Amino acid sequence: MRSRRDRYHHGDLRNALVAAATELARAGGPEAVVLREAARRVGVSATAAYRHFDNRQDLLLAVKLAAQERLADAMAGAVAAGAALSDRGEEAERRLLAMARGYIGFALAEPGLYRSAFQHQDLPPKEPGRHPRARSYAMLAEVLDELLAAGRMPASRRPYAEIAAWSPLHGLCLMFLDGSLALPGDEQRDEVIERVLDVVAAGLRHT
Amino acid sequence: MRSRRDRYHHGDLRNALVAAATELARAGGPEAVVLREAARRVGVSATAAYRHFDNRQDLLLAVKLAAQERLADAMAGAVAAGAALSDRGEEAERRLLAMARGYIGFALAEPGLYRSAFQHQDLPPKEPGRHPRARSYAMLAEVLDELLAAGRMPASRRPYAEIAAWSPLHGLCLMFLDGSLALPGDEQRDEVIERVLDVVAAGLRHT
DNA sequence: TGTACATCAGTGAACGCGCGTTCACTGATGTAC
DNA sequence: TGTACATCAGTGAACGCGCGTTCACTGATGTAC
Repeated sequence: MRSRRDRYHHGDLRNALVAAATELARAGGPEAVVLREAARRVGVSATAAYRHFDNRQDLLLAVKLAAQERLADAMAGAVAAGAALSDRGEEAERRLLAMARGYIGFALAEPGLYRSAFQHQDLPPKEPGRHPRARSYAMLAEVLDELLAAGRMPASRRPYAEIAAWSPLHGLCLMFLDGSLALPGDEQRDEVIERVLDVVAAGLRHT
Repeated sequence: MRSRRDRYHHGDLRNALVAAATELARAGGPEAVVLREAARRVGVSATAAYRHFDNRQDLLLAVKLAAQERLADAMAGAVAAGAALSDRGEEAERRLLAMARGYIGFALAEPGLYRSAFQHQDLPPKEPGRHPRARSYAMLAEVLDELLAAGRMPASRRPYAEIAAWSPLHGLCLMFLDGSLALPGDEQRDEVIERVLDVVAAGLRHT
């Protein structure tokens, strides 16, 4: 591994650049992703990056996707951290809440990555396989299907329920991050989170 | 008015710069706000801007506040556009929905301004009077109080209900704008909006 | 197994860019007397 | 009513900045024969 790095041909430069750029995003958000700096950190000339990315925007897209992966990991991790419940409906609700908490926790713990994951892109997505949030979206869809199957959600609520359930979390996190919500103290913040989750859960349950 | 502009002393340069910068934001989002360009458009040297703003960030803050004002206008306009209902509870619900639709409509019609209104700011807000979203927040608070008073919302839902009601709209709009939601066609988009509003309304109503 | 050569993946110097910001300045304004 | 002068609100030239990106190039690799 060490010997590979020392060689003229890096061997895994694309991934190394994405990792370095992602670290920049982690520290300072998407604006902080500087192609030259990423190359510098990998110990490679800036030009070398152009072997693997069309331009800075393209690198930023890779960072976006990496950040989305980490977000999905946080959600999956939160689900896995709790014990499964025997009742099907209760288990579905537990998982939904765990995902939500994992999501919010990630946003608050890694604001730079979170903002990068939802960073505005002018370009239309070219490759369908790269579609944003595919994994976390699928996780959410599955749990909503379970909720429906267990009779904890009316069928009329199912269409676009992913988006209805997701939007409040996303909006809340961004309001925390952009300073729109000036909340002093953690316990007040936690209380807000609880209120928002309550409303979402009730909204999905009732018609 | 014309004569004032021609004079060496502009007379209202601060507002003129904010207007020009806001137009830039309207066209291209907050990133497109360029201090020199705003000065150029007003017909003044770039240096003159420093009489009225500490730096670019300060100008951007003014744009943010201006965008928030326009958003509040859109919400108020949507409320005023409909006829008041005689029943107190129904009227409160009508207003809540009108505000929500005004909000979403603004975000979709003016994405550049909308993004500017919620643009990430590193600086802590210095002047309390400048606090973000004060006006629209107050509008929302009033209508939620009405809902509670009319018995359309349980008291347990009232705390932080502004945030719970707002977050879904905010999240939804940003997902539309950042391309996370690839929705072909307007009618599909409208359907998503309806689903989200349904869930919010049900969530506020039930416990 | 050895060699020729196309291809791949890097280098390093250079450029233009347009920005934000500073500087020393000057023209206009309004107030004191 | 007129003048002196402090203050306010502009000017225009200049700078540094660090970036993204291009260019002509060279060293390493792997495949054909």
